[in-house]
Amino acid sequence: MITSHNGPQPADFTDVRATNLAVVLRFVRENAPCSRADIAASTGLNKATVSSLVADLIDRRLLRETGLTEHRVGRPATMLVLDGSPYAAIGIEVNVDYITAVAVDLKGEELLNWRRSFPGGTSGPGQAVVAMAALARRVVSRMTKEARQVLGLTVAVPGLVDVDGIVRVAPNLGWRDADLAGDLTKALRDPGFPVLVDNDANLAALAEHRFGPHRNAANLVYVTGEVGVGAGIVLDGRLRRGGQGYSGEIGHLELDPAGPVCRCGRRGCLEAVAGVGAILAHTAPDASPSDLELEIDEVVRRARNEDREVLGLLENLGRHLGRGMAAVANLLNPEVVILGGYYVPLAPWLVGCAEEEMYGRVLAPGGGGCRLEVSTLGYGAAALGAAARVLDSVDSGRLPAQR
Amino acid sequence: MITSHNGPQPADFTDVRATNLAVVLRFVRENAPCSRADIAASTGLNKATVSSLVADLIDRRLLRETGLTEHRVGRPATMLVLDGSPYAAIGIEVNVDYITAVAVDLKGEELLNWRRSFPGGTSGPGQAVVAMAALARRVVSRMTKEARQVLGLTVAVPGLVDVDGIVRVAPNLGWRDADLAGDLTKALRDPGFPVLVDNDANLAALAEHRFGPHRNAANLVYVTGEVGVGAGIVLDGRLRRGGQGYSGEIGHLELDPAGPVCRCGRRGCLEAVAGVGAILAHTAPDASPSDLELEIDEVVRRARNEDREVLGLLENLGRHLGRGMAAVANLLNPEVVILGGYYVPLAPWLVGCAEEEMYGRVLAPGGGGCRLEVSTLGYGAAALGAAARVLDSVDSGRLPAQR
DNA sequence: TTAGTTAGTTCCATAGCCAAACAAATGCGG
DNA sequence: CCGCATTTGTTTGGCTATGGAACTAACTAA
Repeated sequence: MITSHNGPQPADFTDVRATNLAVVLRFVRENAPCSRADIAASTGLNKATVSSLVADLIDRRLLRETGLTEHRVGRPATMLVLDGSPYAAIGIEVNVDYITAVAVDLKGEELLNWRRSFPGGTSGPGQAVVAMAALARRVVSRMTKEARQVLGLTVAVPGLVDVDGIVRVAPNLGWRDADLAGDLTKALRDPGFPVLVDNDANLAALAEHRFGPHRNAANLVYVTGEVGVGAGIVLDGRLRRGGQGYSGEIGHLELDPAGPVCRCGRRGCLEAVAGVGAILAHTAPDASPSDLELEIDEVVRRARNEDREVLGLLENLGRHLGRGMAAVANLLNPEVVILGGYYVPLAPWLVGCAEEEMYGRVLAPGGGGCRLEVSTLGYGAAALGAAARVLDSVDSGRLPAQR
Repeated sequence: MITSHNGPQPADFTDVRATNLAVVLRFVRENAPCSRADIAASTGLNKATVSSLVADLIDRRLLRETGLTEHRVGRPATMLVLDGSPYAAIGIEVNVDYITAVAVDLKGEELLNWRRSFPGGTSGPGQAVVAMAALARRVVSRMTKEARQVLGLTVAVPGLVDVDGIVRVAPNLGWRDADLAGDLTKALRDPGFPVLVDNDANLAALAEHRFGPHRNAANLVYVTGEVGVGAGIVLDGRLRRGGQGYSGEIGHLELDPAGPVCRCGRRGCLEAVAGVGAILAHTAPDASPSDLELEIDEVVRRARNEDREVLGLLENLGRHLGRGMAAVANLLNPEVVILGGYYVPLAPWLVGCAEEEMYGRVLAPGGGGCRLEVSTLGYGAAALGAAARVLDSVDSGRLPAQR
């Protein structure tokens, strides 16, 4: 059945066309190279219809014909692949001390990945907007030079972003109520493509859903392991943002009213007992936020050397994390919970005990089929997801205009 | 945009038609009585299209023309209303000691509501199936006598029900791995309508989403307050069941590792500190499950008389409940969390402190717009939701065949 | 060379939407 | 009482896009 996913909106032929174009596009992405006949056979669309759809997609340069198959009985098939070359999607991740920009083509191939250090945390998003606009302009001009059309730009922000793209609170950046999308659009002066803003965990979840090894899971939760802990929730194949866009705020899930004090003032929050800060508070109490990566490296080194203290801390963290993930698994029953951020390098010492705690607490038989996995996308997951969000709108049928 | 909600399924004209029929049907339900012109103006569909759709729906006896409007400039409009009369949807709720069956028409008007006490908890679902089949047959024959076609039957079960409708675990009933839907279909011998099974909290959430005062909220969570505590989750307008159908298992959310022992063996589960059992353990430690309602009445009486002990217990329960709901609100950011079951009579003494705790813990500004409300649908919410589930499939375009 | 097989296109019928013209039924102003 | 404006709902024609069937294309195998 076809269902408009938000409310009852009437459908007409353009919707049918858009849906079917999206079906073909997705099929080719997931099964390239493939022939028109393959598409028809697998999707159930008529051969004639597929031909028409493919012609349309080739016209828009979203697909490309490659060689023929040979050495088979029957007429050789002309194979189709995604044509990455004429388009690009841009994702930008803002953080306390740096900005990352990535550009990907339709396949998700990374075209560039630029990081720029950035003295943030000063006074509202003004400087960040200037810096992002400058970086974005350079990315756009590079893409233009490569004869690519930019389909859109999305910014990943570590904080609460509402459904309209307003950054309500970004504690680490010190922002409140910032209309980042609007400001950035203005700074780019009629960029000719949509500029969106979303939460970093949401976008990382999107990246996993699109590019990760669990991309066929319709239900997954991505958990960021930074100083703060947040989650992005994909259910039934789509990001679920909640009523106002604030879903996934898992960091202050209260695990233990007698636990250590959290920066939010309460005790025993997930963030306080299972955020990476819980370890660094012991191993490097005076580290500045910008040294985080180095400090984590140090923790990994000590864990490798079987440093008792660090191993104990990690096990403790893993157990708390597992308890938090049990709450997620019980409430949402996703196929997989993916640990990201600094949990990735620490995973060898975390996942075992976290899983143990989690499975011990999940009520559903067999843990509800929920696995605990480690992200393979690395630190750039949010930026990649930001770009993926642009591709998502293409995927759902909003194709770029014909050439 | 049209989006197939699970995976990329191709669309054709029948899908457009089904979508638009559903749009008109929903519009009339929510705006009856209304004219064809109203529908066209509000939905954006063409007048001609609306006429055709309405004719189709009248043919299928889902709509009916009532009188004309008068005393207005212009041609009087023929008003349309849902034609409840020729159809019925049946919902059945199984519980430890009784079975409830309700039948509703398309409008959700209750046609009958039968409760039958039932000595459950014996040995698997065999007896229950016999009892349900007997009850269902009586309901069906009554509906047939009223010249109604039964569109479907859904059973609400307090337990884990997987996506295929298999009851995996129903602790209070003592069932495991029961193919209730299959058994009941067999017992009814080719009933001519679909028989489905789902979790009671899920179905109650559906009832709230369709009939409750917050029916326009696209994101809501329903929490059952029985001995066990479970949740049904509606996000972006649809029930979200998770990967295997086990979402909403909130009862063993661990609120306090030092709390009282839960029947699951761990400590401080939501169910143990905020289930109604947490009160009855003090006020009526020897009560049998079947006396639950009476015992709760007694608690209400004592609370009304400002019994110190009971008021203290209720406040304590409310605070714990608020902490649990904070977790839900932070993770999902619904517009509303609806308390059901025995929380309803206890609400006057619970909601205040629960809200206080919840809002103190929700990170999003303004609590993310998440309110804590009390169900108005009463104990029959699950059965009503079971019937609503049948109506949902009509709503999403699977209309009954033409007469 | 011929038969068999698979790929993709062309042609036509059909479904169902929209726009516009039209018919129907009313109130209102002169 | 009569035209006129107003609103409703139907009819007609045009358009888009799907599906089915026939057809062309290009290859392998014997």
